[in-house]
Amino acid sequence: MSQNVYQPHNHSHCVANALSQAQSLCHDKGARLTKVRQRVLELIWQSHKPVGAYELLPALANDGFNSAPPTVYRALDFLLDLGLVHRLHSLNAYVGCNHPGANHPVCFFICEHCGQAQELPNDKLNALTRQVEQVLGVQVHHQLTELTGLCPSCQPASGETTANDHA
Amino acid sequence: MSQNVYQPHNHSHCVANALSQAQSLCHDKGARLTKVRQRVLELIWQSHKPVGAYELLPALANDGFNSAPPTVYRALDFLLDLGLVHRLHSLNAYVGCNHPGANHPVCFFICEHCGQAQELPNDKLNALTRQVEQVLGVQVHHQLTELTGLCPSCQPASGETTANDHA
DNA sequence: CGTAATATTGCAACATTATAACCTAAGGTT
DNA sequence: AACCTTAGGTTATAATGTTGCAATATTACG
Ligand SMILES: [Zn+2]
Ligand SMILES: [Zn+2]
Ligand SMILES: [Zn+2]
Ligand SMILES: [Zn+2]
Repeated sequence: MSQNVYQPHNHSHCVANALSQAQSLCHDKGARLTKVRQRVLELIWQSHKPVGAYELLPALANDGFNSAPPTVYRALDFLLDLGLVHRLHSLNAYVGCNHPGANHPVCFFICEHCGQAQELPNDKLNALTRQVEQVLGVQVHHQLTELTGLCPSCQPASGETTANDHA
Repeated sequence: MSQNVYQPHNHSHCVANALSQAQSLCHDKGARLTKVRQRVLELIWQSHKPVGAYELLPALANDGFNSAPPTVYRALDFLLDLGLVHRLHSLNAYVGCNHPGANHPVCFFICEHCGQAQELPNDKLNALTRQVEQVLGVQVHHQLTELTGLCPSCQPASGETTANDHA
């Protein structure tokens, strides 16, 4: 469940799993996973690198869909509402959620070299939120945590091997 | 030191303190706090509500400065580099830092009703970062944490008094 | 089925936020 | 003064996101 996108893995499983979860979630909530919406979700899941809204337009046009900004933004809003994707504010980009359904607090790590983003369930995050609520006497409704740095594969290696060569 | 912007306070102290710290910091680093830069800093510190770059332009024009986007963005870049202001990504807006100088990790709480933002030193934040580094084997270089919700004054009151009436 | 209500999409224009490029002005150094 | 470096003025443009309305598809209901 707690996968690590920086390690070699069968990414087609990620995609298949995401689509499957999206379909059942939409069915449960009576939401319609239309062709445009499903295609946008697929495009976002092509990698773990967050993708900008305008990057999706050419691909949609190529698939015969309309390719004006509102098309993709509406699809993104739909997917965001259902928690199927997240928006990374530090990048203005969108990435698939690997455990959709819950309106869960989100913590992302983003590699500043390869660009891949990993979502983490993090118990420290809830501790942080509770602390802020206590110290300030506030009610926290939403939260946004994005950490940036170098993933294992992109750190200057102690040895000389390139970490992904044998993948 | 650990002030709370949601409580009544003498805000002119905030402004005076910010300007004083900015001047000494610039002196120490050999940076020039020019008139435009200082004015932008003052404008940002007019309240604890983060301000958008384009909101600053009319005020600058009113003061006889040039008021084209590059002017304000250059000033903001300068202030950001020195750590005198922070950028809130969830708002695309800028707010003064109450303890500039260090390249410190930042945690903000933003009231979604009154818009005021409070910067918090938070020990849980470092714990979170260390945990992420350990779990993923990554190196964290930057971090971004923004919590949104209701501040004490903006929460639906149990009583009926408006919290700021007597301020 | 036929029709009305609702949800989705196509389309055009526009709004907001940020940057690039190029030149001039100001401040510091010798 | 001559020179160099930094800062600011100006114009244009890029990148990201929204609004409004008409057209179409889907669902709900008699
Ligand atoms: Zn994958
Ligand atoms: Zn990487
Ligand atoms: Zn204040
Ligand atoms: Zn408030």
